[in-house]
Amino acid sequence: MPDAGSQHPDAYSDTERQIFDAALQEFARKGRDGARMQAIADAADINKAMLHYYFRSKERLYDEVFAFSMRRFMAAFGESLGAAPTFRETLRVFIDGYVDFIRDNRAVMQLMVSENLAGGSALGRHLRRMQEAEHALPPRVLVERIEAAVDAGEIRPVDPHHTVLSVISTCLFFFVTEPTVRVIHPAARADWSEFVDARKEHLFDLIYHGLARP
Amino acid sequence: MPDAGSQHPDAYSDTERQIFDAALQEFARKGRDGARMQAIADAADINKAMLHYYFRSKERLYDEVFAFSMRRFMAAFGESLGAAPTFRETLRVFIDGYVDFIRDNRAVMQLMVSENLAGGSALGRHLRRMQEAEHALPPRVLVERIEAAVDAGEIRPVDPHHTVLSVISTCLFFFVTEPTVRVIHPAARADWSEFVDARKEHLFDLIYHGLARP
DNA sequence: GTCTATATCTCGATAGAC
DNA sequence: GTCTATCGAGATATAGAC
Repeated sequence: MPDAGSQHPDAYSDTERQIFDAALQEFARKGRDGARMQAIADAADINKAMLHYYFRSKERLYDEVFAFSMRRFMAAFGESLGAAPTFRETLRVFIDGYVDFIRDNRAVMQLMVSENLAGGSALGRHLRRMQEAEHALPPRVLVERIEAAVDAGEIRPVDPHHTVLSVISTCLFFFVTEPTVRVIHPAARADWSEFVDARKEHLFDLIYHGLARP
Repeated sequence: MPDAGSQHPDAYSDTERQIFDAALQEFARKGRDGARMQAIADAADINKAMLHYYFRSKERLYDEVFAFSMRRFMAAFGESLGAAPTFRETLRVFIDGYVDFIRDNRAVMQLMVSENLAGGSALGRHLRRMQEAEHALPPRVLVERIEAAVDAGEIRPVDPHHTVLSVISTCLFFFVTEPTVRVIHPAARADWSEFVDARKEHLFDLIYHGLARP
């Protein structure tokens, strides 16, 4: 049984879930300090007093939202990795799954980015705790798949750590800068969801050819 | 001669420059609303009254910092594109120049990202104004180089817009998430600047192979 | 659990002496 | 131009009736 300080929102009441969702959006957009409790209360359709009744303080609310979002974000990484026979298939499945997760949970990723902009002190604490508990972070699994593919001669000899970082970059960055992409890219403005699907195809094509043996 | 509302910080006094630099760092880290005038004053080594003496209000200060940063950010894109004879060289020079610019101006990029997280209303306004004034944004130039390389048969037939977005993603994202990268990636923690150089090599290798004809 | 009213504090901004 | 002191708005947080 998890301790009280790190419960999954599944254990929340309806009201708590409403607050949590509203807080996630607000913190993701405005950051830890820029977020306003009034804005969260409005979005959750309750008043400010109720916020404090359920979550005591802004700091506790942020900690709760951040800790859960971080676990979700890391878990999604592992969940996007299926058990495909070839590396080609592994890459395909990972890009599809990971991009889909971000499309459905954009605020979670925004919150991670926001923490990085602010210096990542809370982030570093959580990451190190996860490293100690599990001896490695989820990206490690993709690193190992790449190493295996290199050893098997399926792809060129590339640095697996740099490669994983590049895959993550291309899967996430266009969500981070969605407002800019919408202005610059006509197709994105016309139909975002269709654009995301097209992007999955492009990313797989670009990265697979980037790794494949000539 | 530029109008008074959009001057380059080169026209600033020493004090104004100190304030500008401090404000850029603070806005980049905490965002428009999360930033604190007191923190900016402290970093600029002056008191709050002087801030308002020079920049009237937080809003005006932000507008000044944002408008200048955006122009710089866009200009860097064009400046990173040399006049190399082959696409291979073009890509090499661009990645080097663009990554170097971000390494030296991380806060500028952070501010752009921060605006995107917040919804990008100021960003959209500026982008559209630039589009109207020059009929196209700087990324357009790289798009054209890719189109030309495709037509010349130098690279595979790829979507140039998606490709440019992927190049930008890989060049910027690891700076955005620098605190995370430093925790996860041992080489980055040991020597960041060396890591950045290694990353330039990796990116060129990955993307060039991703585009090259088999 | 929910709401109104209010306490307390922080922040942006200004007044006014120098 | 620079600084101290302070105002007033707006933010977090709480008290207390229901």
